[in-house]
Amino acid sequence: MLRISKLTDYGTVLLAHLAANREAVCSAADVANATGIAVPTVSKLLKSLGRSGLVTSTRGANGGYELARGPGDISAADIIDALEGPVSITECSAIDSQCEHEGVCSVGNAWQRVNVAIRQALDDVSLSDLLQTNSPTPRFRFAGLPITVENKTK
Amino acid sequence: MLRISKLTDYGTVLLAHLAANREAVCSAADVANATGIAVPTVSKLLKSLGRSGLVTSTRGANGGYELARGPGDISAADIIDALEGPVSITECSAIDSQCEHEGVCSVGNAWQRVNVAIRQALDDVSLSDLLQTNSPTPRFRFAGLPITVENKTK
DNA sequence: CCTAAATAGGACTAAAATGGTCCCTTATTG
DNA sequence: CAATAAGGGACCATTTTAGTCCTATTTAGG
Repeated sequence: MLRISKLTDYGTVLLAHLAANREAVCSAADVANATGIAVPTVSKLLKSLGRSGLVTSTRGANGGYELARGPGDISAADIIDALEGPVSITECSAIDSQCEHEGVCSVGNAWQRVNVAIRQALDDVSLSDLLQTNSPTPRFRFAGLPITVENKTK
Repeated sequence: MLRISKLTDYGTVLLAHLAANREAVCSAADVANATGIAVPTVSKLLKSLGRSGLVTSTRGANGGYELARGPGDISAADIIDALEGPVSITECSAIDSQCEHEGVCSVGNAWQRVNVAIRQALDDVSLSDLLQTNSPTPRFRFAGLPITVENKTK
């Protein structure tokens, strides 16, 4: 619930690998090998990250990917923006949408406040933060964004 | 991206209606009529909200739904919890999951910090907050939780 | 120059989540 | 006992998500 997608999750892992190997240029195959994620998936993700400017790429033999800027300058918000895009915004909050329930809807834009707060939380966590807290809790290995881990039966 | 589902959105509208009519017991049909949302959908949502304890119900003729507690005591987090449940948490962050990438994953649990921050943001907004800010920006009628309205081409 | 190694871009498919409807049961009122 | 409502699911259509694959382009190096 209110979670990031699996691909975004993977994306973070890829970026983490690049961050840990800033000296070298890593090919998609390298990264796939190091992270255990399938090559086509890694490739697809790195392409997206490239388009969004989080990584730079060099084509041709010996080519590969590098972090475009320091891990401290890449926020969780950047990653989510890059991989999930502004695709499916609820109709009503999109700029030109005319909501069919207009006349009767009594919920205003206080959600916007929530948005800002969440946005800030995401801006405040950088890729370096994500790297530092490595192995304290062995079970929680992979990134995930459950709003709450468990609090309801179903 | 990082949005709440349409149904959760609707749920908020339903709760808003109940909050605005606390004197009366509202049937699902009433609420549907007032909000413009289809009856079966309203019914389904109110049932869920009932199971989660956000509304109380009375069966039989003249029955219906009421807010279980004051609008100030129902937070955005409550609503999301009620309607989206803890269903699809990323494997790695679920309690018993053993992540297949364990050995190589270098992303720790810093996401947890993000979670807490988001959680707080959601706890801080109550249903009454959602009600108060009614019609300042006529376009943004319906609730929605876009993390950012627009910031990327695709 | 020619070949191999890489990325770029996008088409395509399978699986899962979401949104929405409907039906049958149970409870309550008058 | 008839009408009104909620309770609990089953069910289906559509959309999203995850993942694979194919073809084109770019570059290094012998």
